[in-house]
Amino acid sequence: MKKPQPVRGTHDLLPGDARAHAAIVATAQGIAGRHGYHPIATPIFEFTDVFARTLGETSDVVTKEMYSFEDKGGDSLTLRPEGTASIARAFISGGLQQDLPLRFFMSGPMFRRERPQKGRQRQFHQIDAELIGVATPHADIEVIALADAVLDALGVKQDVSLELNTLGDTESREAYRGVLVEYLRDHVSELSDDSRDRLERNPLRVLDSKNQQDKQVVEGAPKSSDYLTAAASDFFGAVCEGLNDLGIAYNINTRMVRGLDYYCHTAFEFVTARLGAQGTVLAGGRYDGLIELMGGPSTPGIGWAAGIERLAMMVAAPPAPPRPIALVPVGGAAERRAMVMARDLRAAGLSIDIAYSGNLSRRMKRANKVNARAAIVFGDDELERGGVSLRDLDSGEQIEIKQDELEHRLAALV
RNA sequence: GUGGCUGUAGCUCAGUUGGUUAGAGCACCAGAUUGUGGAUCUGGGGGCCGGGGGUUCAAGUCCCCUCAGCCACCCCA
Repeated sequence: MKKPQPVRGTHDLLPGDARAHAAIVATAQGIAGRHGYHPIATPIFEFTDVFARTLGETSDVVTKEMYSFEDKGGDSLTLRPEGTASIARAFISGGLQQDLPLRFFMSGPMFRRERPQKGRQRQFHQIDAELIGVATPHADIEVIALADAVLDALGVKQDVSLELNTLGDTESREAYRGVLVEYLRDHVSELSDDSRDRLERNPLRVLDSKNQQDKQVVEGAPKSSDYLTAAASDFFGAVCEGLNDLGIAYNINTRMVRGLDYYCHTAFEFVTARLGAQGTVLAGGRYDGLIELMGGPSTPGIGWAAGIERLAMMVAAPPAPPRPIALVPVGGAAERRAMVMARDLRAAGLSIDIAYSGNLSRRMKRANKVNARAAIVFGDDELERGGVSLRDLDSGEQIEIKQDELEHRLAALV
């Protein structure tokens, strides 16, 4: 029979990877908790509208990357491609507007049907933080500071840099978009095919094209910062000052734009050079219009998401599993006794490994293989005396102790 | 979706201009050691050479298709 394969772009988290992922989530959740961001979990699929209407009808995510299907009841459902729209929907569905401001932490799988590469799978995992209900720059500063703290706690801060930009308010965006499109149309013959397409669908995207020709055109393009309203400009200034106060370094990158329609004002990305073309490790921004767009009360929001697979590739070493204590019974009576002993020691908080087969030598080898801290060896001799042999597997020292001393002795070892 | 590179044991890889029964290291299993692990030695199990088709007396090797991974683009976390 042919070896079964996972679906393209998906992969199993085998124990080493699973541990690394869990550790990243646990670290992030701990930091988020200190900032007042507490867990929320939304369904993995939603009505297609939740994403189609909010991410932008022309965005790549909506037009070609969503896993959408018709439910047996006739509804169009979609596996979530990102978390923010789901959380906004949950906020509205749950009638949470009276509890503002709200801070949420979420983690879980997301789905986008892209061509797989390293750091880019069709099912991938994100951690996500959202702050809903704070309209002032405090929110932007807090959310970025949280991101910074999480990356620091994961030990990857020295490998990333923060790119910062403002998309302005609606008025600023409309004004800038107008002059940009006008400029680009004048230079359309110099643009790449991709950018001509972008010009129709999402003109701001031309700004961060990697094509050399496009870059030259962009050099001479009008700058978004010149078209900000006074209010939008002041808002961004306050965000920058707040980051300065916290000593968080950033580069203002006026060519950085967002792929999803609902963003406004502050946009930010933590990027790295260590992951090839998938340089974005954590990204987010403000989405003041999103909740109203979805039919909820006009409510500001800001948040970010980070790819766990990408973080995992940067985190130095996955944490080692705890070292167990190995039980090594000799003989049938001892084997039966081992099950009871294991339950009691586990109940006392110890990690216990038992090999169910093999002679003493084999079981000792297994103890070594699972990196046990110590082995408890016992057969008829010891049991008659009410004792066990306790062998320190690091030093090789072995002593016989009373069974009722075990818990105490082992606690001192691990 | 576009272009390119690569698929040989669980892992990392050899495999000559096409030529007997496809190899190594590590890992795994067992024995040397029937109450003592790591080291050593000995032996063993493991491969539709990614899959399918073609050329040939003969294909791991050449050609085509396909699947998957990787790299870049696109896009994005």
